[in-house]
Amino acid sequence: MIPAQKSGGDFVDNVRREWAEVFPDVDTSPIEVLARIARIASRANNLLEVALAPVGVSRAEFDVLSALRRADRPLRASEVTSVTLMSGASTTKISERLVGVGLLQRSKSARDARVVLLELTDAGSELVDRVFPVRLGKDRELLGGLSDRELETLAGLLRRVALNVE
Amino acid sequence: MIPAQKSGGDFVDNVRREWAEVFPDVDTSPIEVLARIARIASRANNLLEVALAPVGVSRAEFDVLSALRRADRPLRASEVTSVTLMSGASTTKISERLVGVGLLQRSKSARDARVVLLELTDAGSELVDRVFPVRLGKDRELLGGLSDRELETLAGLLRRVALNVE
DNA sequence: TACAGGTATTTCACTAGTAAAGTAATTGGA
DNA sequence: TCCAATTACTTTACTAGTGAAATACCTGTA
Repeated sequence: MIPAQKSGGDFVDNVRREWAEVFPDVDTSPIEVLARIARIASRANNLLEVALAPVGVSRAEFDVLSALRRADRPLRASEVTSVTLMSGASTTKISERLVGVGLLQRSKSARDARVVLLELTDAGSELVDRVFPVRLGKDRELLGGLSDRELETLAGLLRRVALNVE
Repeated sequence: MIPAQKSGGDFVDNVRREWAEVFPDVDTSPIEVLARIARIASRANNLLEVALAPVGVSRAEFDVLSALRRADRPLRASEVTSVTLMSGASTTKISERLVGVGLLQRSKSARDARVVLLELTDAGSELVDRVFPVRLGKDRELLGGLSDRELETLAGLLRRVALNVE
């Protein structure tokens, strides 16, 4: 049986408490930040996947569509790869499916025949326009309870960590 | 609303700037937090996987070993499943491999023959004791540049978001 | 005691994602 | 002008992780 959770604490508080008993001399404070980030990211991904299921696209596919929508111009396959942080192989596979369901068009660049250009169809563009606000709404729910001031602080600190990892 | 930075910005600042041009009226500030969390989590996972490669265990396997080490007692397979946030199927598969490489022991509960108890071997315990501090060190690097005060603030805000998603 | 219904884990069949090899096109010297 | 090296993408072969079905066991009720 898992020891009862101390009230007001989250999963990570339990983890740290357990480590503190096993290794009293080790400072486990980085876990306080990074384990929570891992946990929140994983849960947010789940929720997004669930929200997208009825729309008929996966999270990864939606990422590709979003990248193209906000770029507002055709992107090279390699540009999509770099903004989505996926492998090139994934970009190929995903865009194949999106072409198949009519959300995406592929074409060869005229300048350089090695280059594949990806571009939303009208249906793809409309899908993002419809779903993006929904996604933002869900995101807002996850952040519920934090004031604007707190969100700004949080975003600023995360930016600095993000710059560290990039 | 959080202003996007012109210079010194991270990936997410670019994303928000692009969205602002396509949808000037939509408040995309939640992205500021959640996209960074996704990005940092993904990168931290990568780095951990790389750090663990020479040790011979995957990130998921190390999570299982860590859960057992800090619990400091045998855990049911289902307990491991719940603290690692993996599926039961994964717990089975991972513990099979860990038994194979001598880091883990499996046994049937005497009280309830349906229950499988997982317990570290001495080698498993030693592996965690050796690798855990290394992992913490890497985590600390990711958080480099933030003061103790800032880390505390960050952790506190993340705790509140974490409580929201659990 | 018998057994219906519940619980814990494993097995199975499948999907997502990847690294590395393969293909095709371009480029920068000699 | 060649053509070796490089670049952009695709294909292949593989792994990790999963949901759902299957298996084995337990428990409460009559």
